[in-house]
Amino acid sequence: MTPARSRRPGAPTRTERGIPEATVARLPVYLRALTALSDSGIATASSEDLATAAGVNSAKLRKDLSYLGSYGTRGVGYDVEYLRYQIAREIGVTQDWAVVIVGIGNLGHALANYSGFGTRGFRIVALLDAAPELVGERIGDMVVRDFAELEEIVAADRVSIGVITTPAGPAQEVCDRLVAAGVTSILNFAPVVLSVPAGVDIRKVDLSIELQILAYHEQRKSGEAALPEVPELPAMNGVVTDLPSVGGGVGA
Amino acid sequence: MTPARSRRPGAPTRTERGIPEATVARLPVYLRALTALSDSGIATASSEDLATAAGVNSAKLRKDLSYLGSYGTRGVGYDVEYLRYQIAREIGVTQDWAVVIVGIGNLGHALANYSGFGTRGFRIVALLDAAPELVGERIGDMVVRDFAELEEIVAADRVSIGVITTPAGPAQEVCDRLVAAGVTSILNFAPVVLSVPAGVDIRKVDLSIELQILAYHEQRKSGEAALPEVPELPAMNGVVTDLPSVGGGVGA
DNA sequence: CCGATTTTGTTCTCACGTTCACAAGCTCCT
DNA sequence: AGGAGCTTGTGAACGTGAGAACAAAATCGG
Repeated sequence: MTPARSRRPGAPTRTERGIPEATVARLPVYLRALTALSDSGIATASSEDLATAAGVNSAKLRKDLSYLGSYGTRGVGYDVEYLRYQIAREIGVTQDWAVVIVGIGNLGHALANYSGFGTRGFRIVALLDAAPELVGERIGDMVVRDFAELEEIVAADRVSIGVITTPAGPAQEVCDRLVAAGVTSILNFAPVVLSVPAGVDIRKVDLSIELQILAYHEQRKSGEAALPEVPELPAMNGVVTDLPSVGGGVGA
Repeated sequence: MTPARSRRPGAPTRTERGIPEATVARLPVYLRALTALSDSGIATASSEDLATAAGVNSAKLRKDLSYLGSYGTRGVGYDVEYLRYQIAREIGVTQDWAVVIVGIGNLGHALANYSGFGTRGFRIVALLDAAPELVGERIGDMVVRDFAELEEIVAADRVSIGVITTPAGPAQEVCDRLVAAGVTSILNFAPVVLSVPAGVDIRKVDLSIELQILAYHEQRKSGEAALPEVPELPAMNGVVTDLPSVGGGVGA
């Protein structure tokens, strides 16, 4: 066996300007840290300073930044404004991205009022819901529009990012409509696994899952003596029979 | 050079009952998929069925489940109810966890109304805010209480999980108060890096960061021509000879 | 009872991510 | 000018995760 490998074992596969996914996920954190430093009037920061502000260790931060290029100065550190611009450009937030939010329930309301969007390269161009009683409602300086207008809005405003804040039930259908209308990136808050065609990016935010991960670790902490080994095959009746389906709560 | 490695390279180091973090993060997804199957009246499911429902591949699912024990039957599959209980027990959601939410703005409102909590092993015992004009407000069947009552509530209800939905400014102070009061797991929605002592778990949910990650990939997509997508093409290393490296820069 | 069939549990290998450690490079001081 | 002192950028070791592949059980039909 052992087919001849033509590549060296530890090669990081950094083809051209391909930035590792783990690094991409941290760039926005660095961007925020840099903005905070800038607001404090700090003009230069070392990798140690930045790493502390971003909550990572300095070696990781330096390696992450090295994928973008050599923007620091040895013996000195990084120019805060310059690095901030370079990261913003790499992420793509130097331009504005049009966003639609679908599902104006509690969470949709909260996002519509979230001021962090407009100031960071994202512009909410429409709030959509299929419920007639919601259409027309004013939220901030926007008005809820009918979901049927989706295609028209996406085409007119060149929307490429959609946010789904509906309940689980209609989420897949909404997703399909978004994709068909031309949206190629989706942020999903509905507690359901969405399927999308290749070429469409999807990210999921799930409050319930986050809490469950915390619970797992919490259980570990409280009493190592917990987790009694369970017999092979008990009746398995009863116990958690009350969990209703995944539907629930967030949307209209 | 090249000192001989005396240890085997791929040793998984599965000591005791330590479940890999990546697996822990997927268990809640499996739990939800199992609940959905159960609600559909399906009593038995193969790893293939489950994997499809959970949006992962079957090999990964089987490996994940193998960390919990051998709960399947070869040639048959998994008993949905039994496996669901085992996962719920492993995560710790067969018991109830008391949760406090601090910061009753738009997002705090949304979470307070989120029905997904109560039905999944989590019980919101208090909504807290420091603003006098919010204290006393009714949300669902709860009333907003003063943040000053935190310590009393945590002690009385044995609260171990806290959710922070304040703005960035007061988040660290709120966090410190939570930890001092005895909370050992924190879910943070504020756009800031919180520091906590060892022994306290913290998870972060950040809408702005998720959007920025999408924007990065979106920027990549629009730079290339439409990919001639073929179902089986895992390679990402396409030729990307675009983007002039660093343009001008910010003459800071 | 035996073989065919199905599906799990596990092993093996490769890819990805993190951390260490240090040479390269910059500034400042003498 | 030249060395001392920092700090970046990166090569290499190490650890974790993913996926293919297969042997080990379990059922079913004859």
